[in-house]
Amino acid sequence: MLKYQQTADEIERYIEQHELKQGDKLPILEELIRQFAVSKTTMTKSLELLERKGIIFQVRGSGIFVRKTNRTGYIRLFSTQGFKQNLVGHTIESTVLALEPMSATNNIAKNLGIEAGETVYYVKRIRYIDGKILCLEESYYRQSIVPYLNREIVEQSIFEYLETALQLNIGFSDMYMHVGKLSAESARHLDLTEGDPGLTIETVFHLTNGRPFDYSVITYHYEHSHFVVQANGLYL
Amino acid sequence: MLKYQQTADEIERYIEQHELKQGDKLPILEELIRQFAVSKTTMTKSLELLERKGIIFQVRGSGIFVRKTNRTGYIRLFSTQGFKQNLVGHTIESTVLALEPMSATNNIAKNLGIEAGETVYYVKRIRYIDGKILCLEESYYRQSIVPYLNREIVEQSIFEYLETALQLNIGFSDMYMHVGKLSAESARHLDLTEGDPGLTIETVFHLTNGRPFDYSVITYHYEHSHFVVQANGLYL
DNA sequence: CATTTTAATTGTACATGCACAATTAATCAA
DNA sequence: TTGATTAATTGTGCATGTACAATTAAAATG
Repeated sequence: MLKYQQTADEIERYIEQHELKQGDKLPILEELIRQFAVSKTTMTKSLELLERKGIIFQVRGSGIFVRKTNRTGYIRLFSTQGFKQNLVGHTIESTVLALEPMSATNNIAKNLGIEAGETVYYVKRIRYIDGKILCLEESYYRQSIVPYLNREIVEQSIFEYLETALQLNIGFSDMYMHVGKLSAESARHLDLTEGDPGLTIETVFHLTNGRPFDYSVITYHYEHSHFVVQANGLYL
Repeated sequence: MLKYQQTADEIERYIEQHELKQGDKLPILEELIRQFAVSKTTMTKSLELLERKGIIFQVRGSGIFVRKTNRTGYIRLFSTQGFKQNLVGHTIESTVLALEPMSATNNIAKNLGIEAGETVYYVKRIRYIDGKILCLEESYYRQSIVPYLNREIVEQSIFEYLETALQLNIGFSDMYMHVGKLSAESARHLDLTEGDPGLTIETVFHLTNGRPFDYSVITYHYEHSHFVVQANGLYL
């Protein structure tokens, strides 16, 4: 593990152990450098990481402060950490509705930047959070990159399998969001009524080398999904 | 303007001028350093910025590549740039429905981390994108931080006014999203029907020094709002 | 005592340098 | 020609150092 990640984790633990609240001040940069025995570069990178995670904010000339949201029960949409760390205290379960190889349609091919007809793994799941229906997910994995999937893997975390077992390095993703009315089929799976609201997020996942390997379409249950995003630069 | 931001802009222009496409390779780091005549640190920071903006991705041992989304007409939800740069080619207009000082309710106070009863500016607007209704916005600005607002300012970009005229430094924000059914009143403003889907985003904006100054509740028109997010670390 | 000015504090920008990891290209072996 | 090994390429991690900007606290001023 990299030193600056390690250090960031340690600082995070420091915040927990000292029970620091929103707005509380951390030791000054120099002191942190001494305390954690790293160089300025490393400490700066650690702090930058924590800032992107929404855990601290830095004010030049003033200090480094703890940042916390005052709401609980919200799912982090774009966390630097994954689904799991994200949802400590929550139980995620999945029911597999489909798992089979198929030939990529035009739409799938376009999103994955491949030729139509190439083989992809089709995975359809319902995901539950604390026993309640969270979302309906349909994913398409390029078989040339993800050669094998089985029911056991798909019932757990697919991405964990990809990272640990297949040693794939997941890089970045493009997400497209819109809100609409549920189709009869989606509504049935989500235990809702046709025409009810639904948030749909289409995501194209890429490896660190830029190759797209997964196109997924997720429709969230509007009553059970509340999201939080901690943004840093501007926004809308 | 900072050197690394300047350099990032120049590289962005370089990409445009050379008409580089998704996946195209940029000159190698050393070459970029020579070409733009900056140090390695600066160039690295510039590239990191561009990476966070979703404009490039870097692959160790391989090179630096252009990253582009293949969809148009989507609004960037969390861009490092603001609303304006974000929406080049689009026209944003606003109709002001309300603009008045008021006493903070419990909910507003809680979100802004202030005492109930403190004076806030209440702004209610409908915002249009290319002539179509985009969203209904209700914002509450702390008067102690934003002492003055008028109709002219509010019809344009409030944030631009805050940054340029008031010299406020906008830092980070916490956004809470959920999907629901429109109330009769919201539906009326959005020219939709009660019970139609709506994406609601509550945002608490902070200055760089960590002080919250604006709590806003925006409900988007589900037919006219499609969002794109370019994420980097993990996600869900 | 209120206000301005100055000084101390504290994080950020930028430069240089060394070591190293991941990828890719070149070489070699069979 | 294929597959393995080696070497070259290329970005990242980490350390050190100087200068500086924003904030805050202290001192000076009226």
